[in-house]
Amino acid sequence: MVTKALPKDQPTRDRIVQAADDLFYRRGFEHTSFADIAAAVQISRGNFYYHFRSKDEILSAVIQARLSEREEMLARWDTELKAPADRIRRFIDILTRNRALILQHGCPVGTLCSELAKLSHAARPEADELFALFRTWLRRQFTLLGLREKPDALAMHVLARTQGVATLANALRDETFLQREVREMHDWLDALATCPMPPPPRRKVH
Amino acid sequence: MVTKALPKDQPTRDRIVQAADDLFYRRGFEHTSFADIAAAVQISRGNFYYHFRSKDEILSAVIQARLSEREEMLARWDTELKAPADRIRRFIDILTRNRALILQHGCPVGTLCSELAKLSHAARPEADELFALFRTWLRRQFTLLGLREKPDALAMHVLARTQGVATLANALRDETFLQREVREMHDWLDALATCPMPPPPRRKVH
DNA sequence: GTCTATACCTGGATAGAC
DNA sequence: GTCTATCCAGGTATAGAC
Repeated sequence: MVTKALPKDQPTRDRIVQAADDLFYRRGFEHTSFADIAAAVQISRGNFYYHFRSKDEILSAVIQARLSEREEMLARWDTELKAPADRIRRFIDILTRNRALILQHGCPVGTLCSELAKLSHAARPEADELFALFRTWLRRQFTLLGLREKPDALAMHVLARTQGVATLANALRDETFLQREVREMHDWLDALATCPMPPPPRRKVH
Repeated sequence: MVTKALPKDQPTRDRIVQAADDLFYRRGFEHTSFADIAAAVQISRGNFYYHFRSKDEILSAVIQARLSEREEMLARWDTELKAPADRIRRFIDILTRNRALILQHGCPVGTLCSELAKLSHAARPEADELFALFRTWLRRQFTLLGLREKPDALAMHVLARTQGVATLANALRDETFLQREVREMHDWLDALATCPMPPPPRRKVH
């Protein structure tokens, strides 16, 4: 979710993964060719196969890199922020912090998962772990908040709303909308955290 | 959003558009080749170019077809359902009605717009009209509901939530989640329609 | 209107020199 | 570790017969 530099004094393998990560995000996996990555890393196309056996192997490495990057981020938040409500707020604020990229390219997690689903790609389950990672972390925060009855539903709700905002903000390139929705999610969370009771009466199913 | 048959007694051009529509949805635009469409329509690859000058032209035709199909659907709802709240409910229920397809392939509108954004494809603005169509229609319903202050924000909110649910339900193939979120959107709408007042106090920005 | 044949290109992947 | 040269599959698009 962060724009990266490409320091030349890094192992070539890592530079390939970084460049691929960035290009897969901006142009999509399938639409990115070896020629594109090679140009970004400034190596020859043939050189790839010293580091990876196939394009799919690069994809795998990219997903793993994204996973560990997100894990570190969440761990950092856990130490920096003590109140679970603050941590959830920080999660929601990803939308604001990365709004420039999101407006241009959408959510890196959501768009990758959608693309791999259409491609029926073998790495799909790996990519879905990115969602699972956030889901588990959010669930823990809601549990800590005292909402023990349905922390998972709340986690999924937050994931879905942020996904929707990212998709729509990207399609319509509407930053105002993005900011407004972030505010509303904050309000929603405030109401939830202030009064840790199960929200308004649920209609019966049918 | 509806699975279509491929009646042989239809003009070939229309059959191409239908088959392409379906394949673009299930596999994505870029990942679908002429060979795939040709197999579905049972014509030869060369024959395409009698009906369309390029793949992009097929895409354009597919988007136009989707646009008019959705327009008709909304017009139908307008005559069938008199209460604007019922119309909005029907919109939300697209998720339930098409859940099988959505779980497998996501939202046809959202996934197409995301893909075209990554491809920097010329047809992107055309595809975005699909969102604009729903947005305008929803805005009108919210206005009719008596929520004249921010009908557009509400329309966008509904669009975003349905998008998010579709994306996440697709990634995690979670039908229970989809159904639960639909129920919560119904509850949300009920609260809104019952008390047509601007919702709870908004926090100040900063 | 539909077909076959084919041109042309791009993209992933391999071989082997340095 | 990196390069050049090359192969091959698959994709879009064209030409021209039927």
